[in-house]
Amino acid sequence: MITIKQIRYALAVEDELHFKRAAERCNISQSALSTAIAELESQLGFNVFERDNKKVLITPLGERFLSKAREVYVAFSDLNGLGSAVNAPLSGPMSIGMIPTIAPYLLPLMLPAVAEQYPALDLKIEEEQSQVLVDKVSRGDLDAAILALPFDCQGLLSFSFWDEDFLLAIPKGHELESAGEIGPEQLKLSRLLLLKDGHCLKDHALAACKIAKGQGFSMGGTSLSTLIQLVAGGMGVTLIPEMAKTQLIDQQSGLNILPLKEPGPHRQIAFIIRPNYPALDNIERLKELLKIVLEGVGQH
Amino acid sequence: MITIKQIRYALAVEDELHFKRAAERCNISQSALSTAIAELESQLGFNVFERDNKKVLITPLGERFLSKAREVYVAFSDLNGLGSAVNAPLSGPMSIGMIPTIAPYLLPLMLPAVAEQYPALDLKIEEEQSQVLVDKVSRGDLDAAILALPFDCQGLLSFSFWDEDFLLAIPKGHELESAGEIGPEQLKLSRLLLLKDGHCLKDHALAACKIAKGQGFSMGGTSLSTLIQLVAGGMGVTLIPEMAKTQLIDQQSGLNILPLKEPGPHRQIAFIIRPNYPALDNIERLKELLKIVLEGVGQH
DNA sequence: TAAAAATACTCCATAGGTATTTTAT
DNA sequence: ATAAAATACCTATGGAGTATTTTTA
Repeated sequence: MITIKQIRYALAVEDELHFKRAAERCNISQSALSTAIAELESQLGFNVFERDNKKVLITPLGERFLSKAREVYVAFSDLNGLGSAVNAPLSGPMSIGMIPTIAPYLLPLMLPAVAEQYPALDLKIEEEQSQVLVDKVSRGDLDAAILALPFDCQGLLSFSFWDEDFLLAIPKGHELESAGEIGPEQLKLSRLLLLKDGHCLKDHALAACKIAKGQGFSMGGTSLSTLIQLVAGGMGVTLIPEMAKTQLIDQQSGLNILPLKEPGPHRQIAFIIRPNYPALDNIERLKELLKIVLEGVGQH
Repeated sequence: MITIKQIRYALAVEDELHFKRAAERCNISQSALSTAIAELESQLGFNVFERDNKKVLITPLGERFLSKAREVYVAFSDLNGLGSAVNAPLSGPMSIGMIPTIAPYLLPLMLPAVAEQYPALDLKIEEEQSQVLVDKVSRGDLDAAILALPFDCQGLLSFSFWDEDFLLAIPKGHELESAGEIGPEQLKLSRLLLLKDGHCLKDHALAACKIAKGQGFSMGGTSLSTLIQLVAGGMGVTLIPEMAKTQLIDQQSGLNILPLKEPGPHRQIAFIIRPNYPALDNIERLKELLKIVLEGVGQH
């Protein structure tokens, strides 16, 4: 019979591909880890790792074992969380991921409100692109994440809690200033600047403008802040989410922010969590809190 | 940190609702079980069971915990099976469920072939209705089951490996004998005898005859053997699966078995397993074996 | 020869057993 | 009074540490 401990150790070795570092991460000695892995392998009847003094590789069977094992381990850990979740709601450590086109605009609204209402909650925020967030939540590296739908969340649950428009950012004096209602047609004819591949905002903007992927509109901006500087410098126009409006205007005065023709482009802001995440209640409350702070500033 | 052992013990208590019996099932003393459960509850911070000297109840929170815990435990056990599965394919214990309208007809074909080809395989067969089989496979009480589709298998995987027609069984001298091609219309006008509720054969037959559920055609037979006696006794007609034909004719000579108008009613015979079941390979081989023995007798 | 994993050995934490007590019907 | 769970106490297994050896690039 293998044990959860052995699984935890094996997963650490998989992550580190190095026994000493894996042992440190597990807070045990290298020797204890070695024997534990050896014992695991003898119980399984096959080698999970192929190792010599220089490298650690994962065997094909090991791969199969580890992927199942990780699922089991994450589900087991969530089960463990159930106790603390019901006993001390909205307290203790909680790690939340956010995409780069949400984090800088949502955090200044969210963090003070959380600090005030849930002082016992020890939030850890990570900024990553949507796909990374989905993986990290699945792996149990994050408790939850906030991203923009539509996005393929695989087996995860998503709860969308906010719907926001995209606005058009153009340099002052740009011809579109006096164009009246601006729709996809006008955007197609403008030089539309977008974030690099991997940022969902790019995909959402393209979809909104009814432009097929891969038409080469991307200018490789890696943040909205940068993008807005390019716009102000007259290199083109871009779409920004509503929540970014005030911050970006403050940052750069050479801009005009215009609404788009209804029904304009939208995105849904949503939480994603594992189906077994124990502290669902925490997510519910955070959702409510976020709705309130967003309503407080938005024009909804 | 709770442990898998604690989970195993808690699940035993849930099943038995009795500490002494649960302890026996786990091969430990009552005292060891009591302390383990107490420790588990203290780690969770809430009581899973409410107990006095006469009864053991499950608390609402306990219910929540146990249902997640069972999922984790089953997945964990399957992970354990991975070792033996890859090292010794088609050997060791394996429990398979079958529905009552398959078991008596498939077993005489299957068991000799399995005994010959896979002598190391220690098969344990259980006969239950489809829904029970789905539950037992999900709970890990069974490795796999063989039933007839369509049926809602919830989260389980199904692999259908055989497609068979239903045949019409009528008493000798019945008016349908000379009716030529027999379709749903004729069946609707006959006195159609069916198995009790819960037998999927009933649902499949009704669907095949395009008769809505709950139209009261059921006569409450609990086995095809019984049903066939009723038919022979002139109480009506019934549909039987092809694989039952020879056995039922041998058993009762006062019958006529007729084909139905094409495209007549069908059912798919399928294996169901948990998504994480480790010995998928075993299932594949059994599927192949079953296809061969069924082809050997059928008119396919 | 040097970096990393495996081994030898010792120790202690804890899971489990036996015997007994408590509890509630 | 009795059946069942909780508790007290003891034992032994095995997980983990330190120190050392083996391995091979």
